[in-house]
Amino acid sequence: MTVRAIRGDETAARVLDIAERFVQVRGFNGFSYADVAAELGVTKAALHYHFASKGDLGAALIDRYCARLAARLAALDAGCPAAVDRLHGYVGLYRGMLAEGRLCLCAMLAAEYHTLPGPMQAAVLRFFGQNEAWLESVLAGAAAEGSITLRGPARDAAVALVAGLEGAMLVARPFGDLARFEIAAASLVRSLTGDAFPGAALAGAAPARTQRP
Amino acid sequence: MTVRAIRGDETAARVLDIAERFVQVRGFNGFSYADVAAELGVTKAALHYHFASKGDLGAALIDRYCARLAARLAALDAGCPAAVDRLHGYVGLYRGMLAEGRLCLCAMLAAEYHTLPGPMQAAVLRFFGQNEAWLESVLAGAAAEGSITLRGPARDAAVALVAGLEGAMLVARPFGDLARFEIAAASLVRSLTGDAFPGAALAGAAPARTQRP
DNA sequence: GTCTATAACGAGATAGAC
DNA sequence: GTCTATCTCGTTATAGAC
Repeated sequence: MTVRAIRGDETAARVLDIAERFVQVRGFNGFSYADVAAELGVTKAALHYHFASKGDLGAALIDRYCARLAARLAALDAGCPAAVDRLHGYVGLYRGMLAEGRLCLCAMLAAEYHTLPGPMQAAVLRFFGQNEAWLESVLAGAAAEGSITLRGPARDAAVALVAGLEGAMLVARPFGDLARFEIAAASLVRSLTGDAFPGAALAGAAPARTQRP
Repeated sequence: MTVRAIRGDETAARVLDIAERFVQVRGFNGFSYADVAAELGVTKAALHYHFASKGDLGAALIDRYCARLAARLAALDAGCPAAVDRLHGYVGLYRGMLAEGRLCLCAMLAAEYHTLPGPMQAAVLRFFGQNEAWLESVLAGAAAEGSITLRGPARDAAVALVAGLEGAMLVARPFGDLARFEIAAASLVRSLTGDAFPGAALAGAAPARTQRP
């Protein structure tokens, strides 16, 4: 459980890249050091140099994942003047992962939560808190600008949206069907914006919004 | 991979009970025959008699889970005259599992999907189809009786609801906080019924509906 | 920083006695 | 139907050479 990692090391970063994909696709209990070593072309022992235990590797995985999320949320803050566009950009983050056949790292770890070492469990909870805190302020901002309608506390809407998006990925992925995600995500966003269903003949045309992963 | 199980066997049923809880709490890759054998007080070899391989055990687990679901949905059909009450009853099925610290069996297996043997994968997909088909007709019925408003196809609303509820359980469980589930579930149902947020001072008082696990 | 070698253990699964 | 005994393999992890 020694922490020898996280430093200006390029090999460690490649280990994290590979392990991250394994966790998002197969789960933390669904891959081994041998899998990572084979793909990286090194031995298992070499991996143990960078991450003494699998728990250390997992914790580093979550830390990096949270840091990357923070950067992406900051990019949305900087690039989207309207709060509602930040909201759509946020949905796009999830869509992009699913398009690669990946679950959200922490959604996977949430499923396996009770088998994880303590430090990983704590980090998973922090991840969701980080998401909800950011979303809460975005939703409050969107409500203030009049682009969405909140029927309760912004925090509650944030909690519901995170849960809904994670669930949409979870269920859509086995079907290999991105459209399933879109249906659920559109429904979630629509419950805030009140937009008509895309293509439905119920209300006026909704403004087409661009959104990329 | 021989199928020697599923018969009027009481031991097999106890094996399934124990294994089911392990899967819902720790995941299919998070427990072993040894775990089940220890809790049942038998040897691993005895388990292999009832379920030749772990994949056989897993497939039997899903089959029984789907059968039990069908019975519960039928009970809702029989016990709830109003479609909207069947909807609330359905939400209660999820709440009850989470209250026991369990994830939906097939939500867990959806996360681990890419590590599962083929027969289990197919069974997982059937489970979600079964849920969505039942919900679709309930939602269509509720729309017809005027207790909910659909902004698109009933099938889409069903897909979104299943995904949302599974996600609500997934995220709420690590926090050990049933209230997190309630927040997300209430938001999902509210997006159909249009009810005001409970206790919010935004619209007229919403009718208090009783809902039990 | 990466290697070989191996320890120490647990996994899923099988054979054959009772 | 359940047992003992065993097999084989994969797992995490460590020791020590290079």
